[in-house]
Amino acid sequence: MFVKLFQMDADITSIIEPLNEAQREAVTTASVPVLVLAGAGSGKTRVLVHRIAWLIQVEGVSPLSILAVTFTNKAANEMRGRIEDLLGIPAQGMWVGTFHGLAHRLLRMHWQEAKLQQNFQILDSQDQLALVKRIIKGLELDESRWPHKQAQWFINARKDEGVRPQNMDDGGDPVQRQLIRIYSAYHAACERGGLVDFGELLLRALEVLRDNKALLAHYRERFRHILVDEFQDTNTLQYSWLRLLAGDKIPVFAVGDDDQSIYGWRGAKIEHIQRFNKDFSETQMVRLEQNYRSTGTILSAANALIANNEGRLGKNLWTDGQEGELLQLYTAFNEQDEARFVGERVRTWVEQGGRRDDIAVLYRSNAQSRVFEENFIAMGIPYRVYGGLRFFERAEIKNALAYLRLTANPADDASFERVVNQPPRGIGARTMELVREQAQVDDSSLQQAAQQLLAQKRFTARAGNAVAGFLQLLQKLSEEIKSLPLHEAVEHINSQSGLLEHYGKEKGEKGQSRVDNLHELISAARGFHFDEAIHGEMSPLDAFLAHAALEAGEGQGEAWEDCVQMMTLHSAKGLEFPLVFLTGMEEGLFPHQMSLEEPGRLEEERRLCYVGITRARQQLILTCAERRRLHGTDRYNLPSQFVGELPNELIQEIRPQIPRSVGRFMHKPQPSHQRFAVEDDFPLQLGDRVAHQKFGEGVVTSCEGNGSHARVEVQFDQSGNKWLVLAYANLERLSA
DNA sequence: GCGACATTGTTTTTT
DNA sequence: ACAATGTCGC
Repeated sequence: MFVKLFQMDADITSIIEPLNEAQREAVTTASVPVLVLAGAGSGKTRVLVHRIAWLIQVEGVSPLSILAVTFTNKAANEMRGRIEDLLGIPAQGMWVGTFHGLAHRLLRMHWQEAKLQQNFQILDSQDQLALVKRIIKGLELDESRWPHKQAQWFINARKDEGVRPQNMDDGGDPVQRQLIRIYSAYHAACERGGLVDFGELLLRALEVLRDNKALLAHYRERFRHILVDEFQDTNTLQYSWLRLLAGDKIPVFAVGDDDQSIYGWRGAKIEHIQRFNKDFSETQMVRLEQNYRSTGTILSAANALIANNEGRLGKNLWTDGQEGELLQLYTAFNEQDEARFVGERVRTWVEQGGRRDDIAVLYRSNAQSRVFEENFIAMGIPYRVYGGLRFFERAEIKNALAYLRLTANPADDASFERVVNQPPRGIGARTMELVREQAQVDDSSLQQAAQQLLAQKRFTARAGNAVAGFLQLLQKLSEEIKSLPLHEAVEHINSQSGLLEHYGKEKGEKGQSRVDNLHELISAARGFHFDEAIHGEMSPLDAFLAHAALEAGEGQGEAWEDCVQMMTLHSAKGLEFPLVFLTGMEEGLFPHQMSLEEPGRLEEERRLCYVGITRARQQLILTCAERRRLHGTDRYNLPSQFVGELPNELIQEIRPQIPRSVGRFMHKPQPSHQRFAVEDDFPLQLGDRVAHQKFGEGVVTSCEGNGSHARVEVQFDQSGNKWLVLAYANLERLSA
């Protein structure tokens, strides 16, 4: 007894000691729902990990009855690793994973209850888009009137709301009616092909628990504690799933930061944080406000900026560390100059003994990276760009996987379409049209339809041969790889499908890198670990295919060289760097034009800026350009209103030495502590609606010059984009 | 079926 | 500007 108590004490110490007061409070609360408002850099992952350790080692909770959910695989892996480090044992049997990963696991275990095919395959968003496109074609809708992207967005939004096509009403709206038709046909195609998209994983997982009382009871019995990371990012479906699973007995431990909610545009609802206290009873709220990352100056700037948002739960970051250096602001002439400035600062940093991978160059949109890249290359500065195409999303990889999927599930029409003529084997549009038609008539898979047509000799001789060849190939492949270990199966597919040979013939570096990637796929298969706990009774092949869809892999290979890190603000969330460049701080770019139009969006942009600022540990440098070439035309942007919202005394301005260029800017009304005096009183503002005698109505999208040289760019509703000289154009202003 | 031209769309990204 | 599609003629 004594020994046991002593041991327990030791465990408690290691769990509790490294924590501050607030963290400790969160980690040790009794089993009630807890909402931890964790500011940037306040040790949120640490709190989650220590909470789990606390539950297991102090409260004696079995690891088997803990469910921990994150959004990204990276976060899930990190959490798992840190739990194992802290506990010193493998986190066996613990359900730690992403919403999608856990939903997938649930559906594989209960595919019958979920009314799925046992060998269902996962569609990633690319696959989904391709399928939607085909559905629209199949319904003989005009593709220009029914953009596939919009239809995809519609379908995903409905799934997020948990709405099925059969429960929808068009309310007499013809547009709605067609969209429902598309959704409906898409859904039917998925059902027949055994295909499940990302939204479907979540929705099915919700439905299967909701509609099976016994199953729900089982899981409520099993999971006694649920922990959620990045709670502000949950969408409606994810939140409903959590609530359903938690019922009113199981305490949810949610960690999030309303100020870092930056995914509203893809369905995340910040309101879930606010609803937490209403939806769960006897909740406890803990704020983590002590920041262990940034200097006092950086935190003051962040606090001042985010104070401009309304309806916050409220939080003020503080540190007991150094005040640190001032923020710096460089107003460049143009984007070239901006890149040059950043390059020089990188050089200085390195000369002073700093590491390049301690530096991040952040920007609002990916297109901005190019100028920086070109400049870094010219200056001989190694860099790494995050984001972009990921390994399992590459065309050659998806093609090889499609062959594999067809051997696993012959009904997978999405994969059939993908590789039927890849490499080219003489099966063209005409032939496929016939096959699709037949499939529709028979309500069968494309492969079956092709078989059918072949048997009935309904192809022309040439097409028939080609189709027969393809079907035989598929047949042969699925038989041959049955007995092979996974990586040999991949190797076999690569060579026998003709893909390898095909890409080998492709000229230039592109072909070579595709061949390399196909070889890399074999290594990925060899390195893939089948985990019985996760994959259950799936075949290794199915498990690998699911893994490929759910974990798209890295964008670029591992960088061994010490290089500058470049990424969008969105992908920087969760990371930290001693030196951060926040670039392109211009109105229209950041906040982005698209977000300026709807009111709620601006606050999200501000949160994005807040995220950017709080990435910096020691020094933060802001840059903007007076003139920027975007989509082929020069724009004269004002500095971002967010720069104006930062306290003057925290900023040191570094101005170009040469006199300013001729362009004068337009302005929007800015907060009172606006730091940029705008002297002219231009009669029009960005966003104004105007009418022109010849061109009709439009919106002012940019302005330059002043007096008699003043020009505005107007995006006309009918007549496109035009630059007009105000003195002659005789524009009529319609609204502010 | 393939290469040459035209058209289009350009915020953010995970799963 | 520019890349990534889509269309058209051979």
